[in-house]
Amino acid sequence: MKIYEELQARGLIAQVTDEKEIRELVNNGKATFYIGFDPTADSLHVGHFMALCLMKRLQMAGNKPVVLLGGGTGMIGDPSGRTDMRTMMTPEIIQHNIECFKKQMARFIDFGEDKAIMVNNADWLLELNYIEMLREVGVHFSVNNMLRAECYKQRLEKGLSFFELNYMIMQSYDFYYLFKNYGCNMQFGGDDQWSNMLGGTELIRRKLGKDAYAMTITLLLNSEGNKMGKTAKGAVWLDADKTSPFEFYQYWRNVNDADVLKCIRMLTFLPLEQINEMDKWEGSQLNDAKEILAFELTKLIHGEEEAKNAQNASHALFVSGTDDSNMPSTEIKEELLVDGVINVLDLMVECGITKSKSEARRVVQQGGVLIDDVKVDSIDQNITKEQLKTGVKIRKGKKTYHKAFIN
RNA sequence: GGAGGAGUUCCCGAGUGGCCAAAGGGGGCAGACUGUAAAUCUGUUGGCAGUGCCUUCGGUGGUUCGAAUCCACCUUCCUCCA
Repeated sequence: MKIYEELQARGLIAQVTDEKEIRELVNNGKATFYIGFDPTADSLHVGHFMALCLMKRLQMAGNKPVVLLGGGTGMIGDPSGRTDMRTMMTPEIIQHNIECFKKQMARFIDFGEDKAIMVNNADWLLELNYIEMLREVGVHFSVNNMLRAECYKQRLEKGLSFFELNYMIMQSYDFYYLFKNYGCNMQFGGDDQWSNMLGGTELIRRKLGKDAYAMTITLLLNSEGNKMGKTAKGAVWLDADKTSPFEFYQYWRNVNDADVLKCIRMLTFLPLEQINEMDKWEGSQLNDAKEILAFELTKLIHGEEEAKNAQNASHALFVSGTDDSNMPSTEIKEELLVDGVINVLDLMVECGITKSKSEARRVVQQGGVLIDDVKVDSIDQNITKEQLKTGVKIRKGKKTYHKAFIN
């Protein structure tokens, strides 16, 4: 099975401009393709990860990836599929985010000798001359067409500024620029990028009379139709400081039954034969599939050792309930103790398990807090210094564990 | 530039002088049931204390014994006209 067929089998391909040509180029390692990453935060997240995986797969098949960092487009912000305008970022933040992206990407993509290129569109976008740009590029865009794009639909109801409308033109210009200067003949991206990408192929055709191709990656949606990789607290980050390997592991460990196999197929590098076997699993057996998913992904992002740690911690907590070596922990300062003790509620707030004492009180009253596996039945309960010296295991609900200790 | 409408708690959204820490829904959290899943049911969802206080309805002032609610100015957004 060749790479294009494999991508298809994994369900990664959403839309393509010319299937025959793309298959031909990709399968024979003749593609130089780019994917753009706008520096919207100081860490990559799961959505980026999919794109990076795709890059890696294609790179392994002999194609040449171009990573495009959006130092210029980030100054605008892509309005596609959004209900509100993004907050404008200062150039300093953009630069900082780019640096963070670079570090994380180097883990996945081999940038060695002519194997991959990294560019920043700030290098050409920032020095564009407005009038020249309008005359050279602007003439080729029909506002009527742009507004018809599906991705602007929501924005046409709530308002879309001229500023943001230009994003599509910038992205199209990027493709044109890379085509001309780097021989980049293909662009990949999330499915929400489809219109922007078509803008690029169209521009290349009009200006140079040549064909370039675009392909989008299926958005990773759960069975309810929501984007995956988001929690109530925000995105699931790849940066260990923003989402710890344990949290990352747990996120995937807890995906819906209906979504496990899809995730394994789309996100992991496990061979398809093995995945097809797992497809037959049902009921509680899916729990094993979830473990595999969680382990494989944690391994890809944080390395094998961290993945093992996360898995051990998870087993310890949910299966045997003994080992607490990888539990998040907080050191309690001795000044916080009054008469050698600290109140449970204060302790929980101190550890960040709850946001306020009121919240802590509620959870305790609802019977959701255990200290060293013993249910706390009074909000007046105190923890002694002696207990803290050996370390206290606090459990809130089923999934939040925390260790508090004193030195 | 002109005319109208809107801004409420994490989100959506009710509330047009006291009964408002503010309906309802979503989401979150906890409990039951389970497989660390889903669905379902129950409780809870500003803060600090414990039956009272403090802060909150875009912002700043004002009217009033009392303001999310009335008035003035400012601000942001939306719709229509140019």
